[in-house]
Amino acid sequence: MSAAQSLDKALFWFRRDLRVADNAGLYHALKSAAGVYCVFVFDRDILNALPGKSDRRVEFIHGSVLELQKSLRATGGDLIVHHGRAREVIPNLATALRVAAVFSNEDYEPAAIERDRAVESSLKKTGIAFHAFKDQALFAKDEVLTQAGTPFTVFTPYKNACLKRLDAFCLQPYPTEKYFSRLARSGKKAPMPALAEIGFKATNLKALGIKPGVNGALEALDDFLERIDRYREARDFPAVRGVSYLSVHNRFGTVSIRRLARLALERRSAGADSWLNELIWRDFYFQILYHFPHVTDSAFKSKYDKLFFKNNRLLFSAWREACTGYPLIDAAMRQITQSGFMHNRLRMIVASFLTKDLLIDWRWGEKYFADHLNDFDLAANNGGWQWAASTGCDAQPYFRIFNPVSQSQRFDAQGKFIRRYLPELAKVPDKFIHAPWTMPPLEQQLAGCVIGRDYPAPIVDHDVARHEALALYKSV
DNA sequence: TTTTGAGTTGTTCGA
DNA sequence: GTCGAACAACTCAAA
Repeated sequence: MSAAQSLDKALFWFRRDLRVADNAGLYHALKSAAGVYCVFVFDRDILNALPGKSDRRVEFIHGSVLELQKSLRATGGDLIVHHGRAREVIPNLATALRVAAVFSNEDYEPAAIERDRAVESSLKKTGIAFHAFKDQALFAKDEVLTQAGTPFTVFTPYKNACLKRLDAFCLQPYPTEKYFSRLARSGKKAPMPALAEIGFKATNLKALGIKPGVNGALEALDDFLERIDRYREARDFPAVRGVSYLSVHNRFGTVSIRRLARLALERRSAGADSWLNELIWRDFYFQILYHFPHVTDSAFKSKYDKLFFKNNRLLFSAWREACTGYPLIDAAMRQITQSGFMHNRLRMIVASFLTKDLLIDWRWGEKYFADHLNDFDLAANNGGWQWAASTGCDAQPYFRIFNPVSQSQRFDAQGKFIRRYLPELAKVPDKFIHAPWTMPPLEQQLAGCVIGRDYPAPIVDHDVARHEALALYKSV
């Protein structure tokens, strides 16, 4: 787009970028048009595909959109909110408002790319342009390539190439506030639909202390900045507040990724560097999904599509329902079910357990996470699962199999996290908390936790399962 | 074109 | 109890 204002009216379409400040697409819209309408669509195509009618993510989005609308109104603008199919709503609205162009931010998921192409071609028929900008990633598409001009498929060289290019200049915020006077109101009074009107019920989101919107993000960020220098040491312990808890805000764009990277770069501490690394992992998987969209349903390394998983449905139910008999696994699975969050260390441990101990297809686990994680992001979730299953780009070697007991001893030594989610193990001595089936019968009675009655016996023997997994992976 | 060094997060075994 | 090697080669990315 030219820097000079050239359009009369434009429409900005919010998607996973639910903020006004430092929003790339909104900035470009404001800069190019005399008046900018804003819209958000509760997209039936997306909502109908969700697993249920009580979904923390919908409530999070709803709260964030409500706040977004308030802040746009405070500047003299407004937010039009629709409930319908975005691929119909957007072209219809753009025509009705007589805008010259629709602006938005890029989304790299295959389904989103397809939707945007459809919207763009509908708009084209009435002579309306469609523009999308990079906003959710630090670098995207072909910005960071190897010297041979190919996409990176190994993290470390990708990270090094990113770090060479990352600086305060490329992370400068887009100053949307300079152009707030160009925000326009459509004149039509269409009230924001309530959660129930879009077909969803309230969840326990509030009780969990998860606050949506830019204000929720700022609060989480302030809290994390007090802890960021200890991130490297604290991040692996699920019982400790060691991680940022910003993933859900990154998912829905209630905070700017450029701002986060800027803060991390300027901090110059080991903790901040280590966290920046995680932000680059997020970019890395966006980039993998964009260049290799086959990963959504196949192994990145095609030979691993030949893995013959056992896919025992009873074992899968036990994993989902937190009845594996391995306390750390079960506590982690209760955490995701009850809160929609799971600590990153635990995501790796339960993924390793599902694929390498239960010999269940990583796609089953990926789908369960997709249905339950508040911060679910296709690229990161798929990348994480393929990493754990050793089927991905830059995957862990297949013989690296997590031992659910030793991981528990290392990262939850006193069983603090375990006891938080498994009250039935409250009185089990620390010595047995990681493998309660090794408790002598008398101890079981004393702890009020009889194995097989109060807590399940392990559904698989890790040592046996490990050898089976090694044999299976070796066969391909 | 060939060579070289390296690759998120681990576990087990045996000396 | 501690420590190093094996696990398995393979492929990526840069020189």
